[in-house]
Amino acid sequence: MPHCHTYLKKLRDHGYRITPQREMIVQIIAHCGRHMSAEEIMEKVREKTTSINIATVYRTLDLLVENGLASRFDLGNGKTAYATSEHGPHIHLVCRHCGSVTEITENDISASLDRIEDIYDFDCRPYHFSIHGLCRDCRDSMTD
Amino acid sequence: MPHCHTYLKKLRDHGYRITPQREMIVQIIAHCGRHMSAEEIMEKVREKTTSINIATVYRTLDLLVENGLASRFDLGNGKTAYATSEHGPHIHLVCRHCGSVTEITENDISASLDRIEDIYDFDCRPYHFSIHGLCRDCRDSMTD
DNA sequence: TTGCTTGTTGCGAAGGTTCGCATCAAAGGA
DNA sequence: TCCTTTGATGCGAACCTTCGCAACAAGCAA
Repeated sequence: MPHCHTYLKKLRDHGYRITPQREMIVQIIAHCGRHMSAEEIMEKVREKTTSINIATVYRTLDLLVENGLASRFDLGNGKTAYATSEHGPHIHLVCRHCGSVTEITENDISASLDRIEDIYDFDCRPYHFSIHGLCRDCRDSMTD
Repeated sequence: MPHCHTYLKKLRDHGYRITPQREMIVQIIAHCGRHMSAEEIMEKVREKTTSINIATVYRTLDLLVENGLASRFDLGNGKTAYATSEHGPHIHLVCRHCGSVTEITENDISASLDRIEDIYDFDCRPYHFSIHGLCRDCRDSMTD
């Protein structure tokens, strides 16, 4: 469920100004159920107005990430994607050899995150991160 | 302790050719006890020869990462750094608000990594990854 | 040692992201 | 409503990284 207003309210509460550009960007990434690149987001905004610039898109996305309203994904090969936090917390296992991505569930790592929150007083949630390593196929195919 | 020969041997064993450029790059990142940017590595190589190009540095670093001989770190603000695997496995807690970085130890997450290796047959080690979240100071200073 | 095959390099261009700065406009107060 | 303050935008330049391609050279076999 998209909550544009919640997002915008949070931004305002944090002292940021609500501009038409920010409204449109938030609307788009909140309604789109998947992750999107900055370029894609700009094109969507362009369908509504010409008054948008790629630098503004990046700046707004940074803002959302900084405030925990969106997450940034490094898709490898130099691409980055963004999604609202509603996309749900998860972890990607990325094979450093073939680039394959496996999504794992919260349960698999929940205990460790609890531990990190306790010991370091660091708020990990909601989280999105990648663990790089070797998938079974690549490990098997390497003589090492 | 640097093991240039071990690294080069591994590359050769994997079917890659050993060129002067690759030798020098491996030597530099193996002997330097910290992480370095591609630009820094190129400057170091330049002290020995002019026959080096930034694209080659990037390609060699990709190769090392792909084969588990080095790790890539996203330092935020668009910078990337590299270090050999000897730099040791670790995890960074990166505050998405102030950018502060806390390094945590293997113990804190070891159990979860074991679990991931068991269930998904995915080789996480040696590992370097970042968990983004909110440090205590930033959490306290946010009204939310 | 010589020649061949094919992976590697350097170069320039292109792609993606960030930055600096002048202009603009959101938000709040008078 | 109008004015003021100051954060946000658009633009162009700069920066970092990747890509395509022609020339080069590592490694192997003879």
